[in-house]
Amino acid sequence: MSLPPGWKREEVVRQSGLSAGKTDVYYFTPDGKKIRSKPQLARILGEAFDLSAFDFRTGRTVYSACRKSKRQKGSSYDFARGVRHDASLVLPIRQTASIFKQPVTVIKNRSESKSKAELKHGIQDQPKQIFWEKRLQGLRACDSNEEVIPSMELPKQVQSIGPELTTENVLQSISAALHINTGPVVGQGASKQVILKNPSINMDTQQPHIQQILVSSDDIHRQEQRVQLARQKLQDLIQTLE
Amino acid sequence: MSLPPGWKREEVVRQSGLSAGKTDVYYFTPDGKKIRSKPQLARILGEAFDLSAFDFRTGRTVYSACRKSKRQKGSSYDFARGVRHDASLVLPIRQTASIFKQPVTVIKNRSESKSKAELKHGIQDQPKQIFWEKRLQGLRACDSNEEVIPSMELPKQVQSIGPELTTENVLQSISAALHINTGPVVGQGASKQVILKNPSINMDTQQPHIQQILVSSDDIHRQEQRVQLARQKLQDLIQTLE
DNA sequence: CGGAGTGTCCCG
DNA sequence: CGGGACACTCCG
Repeated sequence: MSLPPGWKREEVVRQSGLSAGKTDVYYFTPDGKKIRSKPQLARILGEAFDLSAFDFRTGRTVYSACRKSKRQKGSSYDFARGVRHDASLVLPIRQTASIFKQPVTVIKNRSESKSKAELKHGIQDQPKQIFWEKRLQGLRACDSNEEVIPSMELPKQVQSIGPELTTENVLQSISAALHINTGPVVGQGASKQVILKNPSINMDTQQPHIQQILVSSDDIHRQEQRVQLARQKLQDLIQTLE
Repeated sequence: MSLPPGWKREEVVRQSGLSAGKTDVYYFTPDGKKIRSKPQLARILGEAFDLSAFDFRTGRTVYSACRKSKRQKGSSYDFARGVRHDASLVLPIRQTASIFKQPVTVIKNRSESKSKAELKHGIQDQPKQIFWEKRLQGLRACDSNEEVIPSMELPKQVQSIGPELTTENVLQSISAALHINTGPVVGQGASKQVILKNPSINMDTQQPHIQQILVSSDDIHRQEQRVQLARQKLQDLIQTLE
């Protein structure tokens, strides 16, 4: 168990009195400020951090194991429960017992050179669950009036790879890849059968859960024409308005 | 999350009163008895079960995340802490977040027939950690006078396979295998190099962490002679005593 | 380290 | 479901 860089955790055993033997836990921020309680920690970290799963005493986060709220006064906690995690802008991460980085077994199935290359460009500090999008199934984005914002449709060529992924899941997968990847986003190289047989090994976790699409020069042409058509319409419209 | 066969878990929401909205959790034993609290559960299961990591409310066990004792009166809990787990007669099990069976990815590396056969005879309800014996390193058995009971020595032919296993580790591994296995205990079939390269795949978890030993008819002969010699000595001794 | 405040547990 | 008996948290 390690803390974010610069932070320290101290455990002090009480030496005497009625509570002898009990321990007090303190944290120290990178600039040396002493933190004595969870509320204090929350005040310092600000709203952006969700500490509901963080156990101040042990220094670890536990997902969905200890329920315990201590939400100031307004007992509206039950209402917001389960939403808070999804509300954060972080991708869902593996649900094991440590907040911090954990070693993961690398299984080599392919030629050595390939797996090394993958490792090199692909280091993420938060390992994703393989089909993390499924955790978002059933949730819809709303605008401020609580109207559900309709989702997009995908061209038929875009074929998903994975266990019953919805259109939204595929979109989530693609947009996350576009957001995170430094390299090109091209979809899965391996065949659907191979991937579904053993996703944890054969899935390329850097790529969205779609089959690679062949883009022909015809496709590019059609798209160019569409763009030109749209521009033309816009121009016409602007002229009519002036 | 599922319960052991025959057990049921029920969650009842309080409908009215000051505590409206709170829930009560009940368990039902296979014979239908209703369990209303953790102490009651402990009384029914008896000493052999270590419930210290079991969260009655959620029905899950969490290892080393929630500390919480509620140990009747004698507050000697701090003293016993950390010992309790090792003291139970259960093999160390994987330290992930559920007491009950979890799906595990099966990686097929060998011919299909072999891995199927392995699965068939090898189903354990508690998956062992691969080198679970290492958790016992540094612990020695004592007699009631707190004298350390000396360990055995192993014949040189018995070669361990694993990361720096002590003689005790090897003995633990062998005796656990003899205790648990229904079939013959023969040691690891794969070569030491192959196993150490990727233990989680190549280790036979049904077998102790030793290389397979070839027992020649010479060995058997020698052993027979040793037994006869011992019997002879015993007979002689008894005759001298009479 | 004490102790008020607050939460949970367990059983009637 | 209420409520006494804890246990833990947080701050002086």
